[in-house]
Amino acid sequence: MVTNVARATTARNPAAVRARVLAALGAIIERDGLAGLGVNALARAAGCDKVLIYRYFGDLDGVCREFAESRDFWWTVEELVDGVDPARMTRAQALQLLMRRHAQAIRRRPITLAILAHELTQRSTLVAALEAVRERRTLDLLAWIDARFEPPAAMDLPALALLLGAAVNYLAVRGRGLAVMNGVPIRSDADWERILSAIDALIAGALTQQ
Amino acid sequence: MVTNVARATTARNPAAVRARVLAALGAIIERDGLAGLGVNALARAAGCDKVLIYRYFGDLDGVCREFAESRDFWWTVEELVDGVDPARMTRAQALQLLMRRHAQAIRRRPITLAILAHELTQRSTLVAALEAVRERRTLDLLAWIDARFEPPAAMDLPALALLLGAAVNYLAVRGRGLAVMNGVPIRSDADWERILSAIDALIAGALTQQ
DNA sequence: GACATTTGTCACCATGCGGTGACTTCTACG
DNA sequence: CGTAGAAGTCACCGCATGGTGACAAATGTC
Repeated sequence: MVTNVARATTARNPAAVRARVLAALGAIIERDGLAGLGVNALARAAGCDKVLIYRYFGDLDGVCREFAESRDFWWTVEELVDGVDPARMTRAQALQLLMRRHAQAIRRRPITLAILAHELTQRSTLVAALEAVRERRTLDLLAWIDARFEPPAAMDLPALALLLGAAVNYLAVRGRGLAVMNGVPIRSDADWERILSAIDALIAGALTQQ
Repeated sequence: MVTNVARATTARNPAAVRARVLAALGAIIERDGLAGLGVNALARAAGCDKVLIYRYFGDLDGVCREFAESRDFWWTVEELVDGVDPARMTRAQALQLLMRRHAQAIRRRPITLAILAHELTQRSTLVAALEAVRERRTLDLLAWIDARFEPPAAMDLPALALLLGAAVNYLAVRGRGLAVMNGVPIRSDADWERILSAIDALIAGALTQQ
């Protein structure tokens, strides 16, 4: 009975394998998106046999569930409202700052952008996870604002937040693959300064008029 | 030499096969999007053998190219500006009407919505075709406005159009699979009336202030 | 009517996928 | 030690895909 010479000392370490699988999942999503994700590709990227994925996570969905719990796909209310002072800012100023922070927060999360793009096409575990946390945090944020800034403006505030949030999401996702849209550049930070200035003007116009 | 009894009279008609393939492509995109599109599924939906697709169109891409030429994925400037009268409308009123028509035009084109969703994820022949016609028409429209409405406002007009267009695209695509976003319903025509009213307010605020 | 061309059908190939069983090797515990 | 069970490896299955070759039947042309 000969021992297999070619077999390297296989650094037997289940925790490390689990960690490598989760890390590989993030890398694949960041590089290729959620479209072509599969067990074979994941195992290949993690440098382990796919049977280990089934043993440790049960399923590709299990990997995604655990991955979702280990990452923060969305901003928290505290993260966003840090330094927002109702005593020294108007409602419009607060909204402008929050919108800037929202854009910053999602633009620097490539995996979140990939999931945002994917959720327009198909449903999945990661999409559901992102949707849940986003909807909850957004409503929390709106409640935070309502509790601190007194007069409900004439403007339909939820609709305003929806529109601007939708625009920011769309442009952030789109900026990954397209540099110019409607003749306006949308990729670099300088491009975004122009976009955010336009948002500032929109907010100011909407909340001061009437 | 026996004749094949099971062989039905195979209504030999290449033009009809071509037409059925193109129609089936539209049906598949409308139902399942662009993600899982393939030659096998297309041939199955068209009720013909896939070898005919290769013979008549050379390629799946060939089908897409011909499909793109046979449909109008985007509004035309004439379609959008019909009845817009610079003598009797302010710039803000014109923009509000155009925005409404834009939303209406893309919301009633399910294939356009599917391509819009897909272009955030991957590039393809149909995505490129849509991008080309959209970018051209949008710039034409902006030029049309600039030529007819005199004073350039203080507002960054291209950025305004970009933001509102992005928001409408995003919400139109999203409304297919999600009924409520940020607590605001986004699916029915009544829901959209609320959204469009908010857009009206944004445009009015942005163009009348200062 | 004879023949070449086109139309349609069926068979096949290589490849990749998700998923599972069987086996060897290592480690922890008695 | 010795042994049970976990960790890791390899081979395989069924299935679907994109793509092609071979052949039968219908059609147009001389």
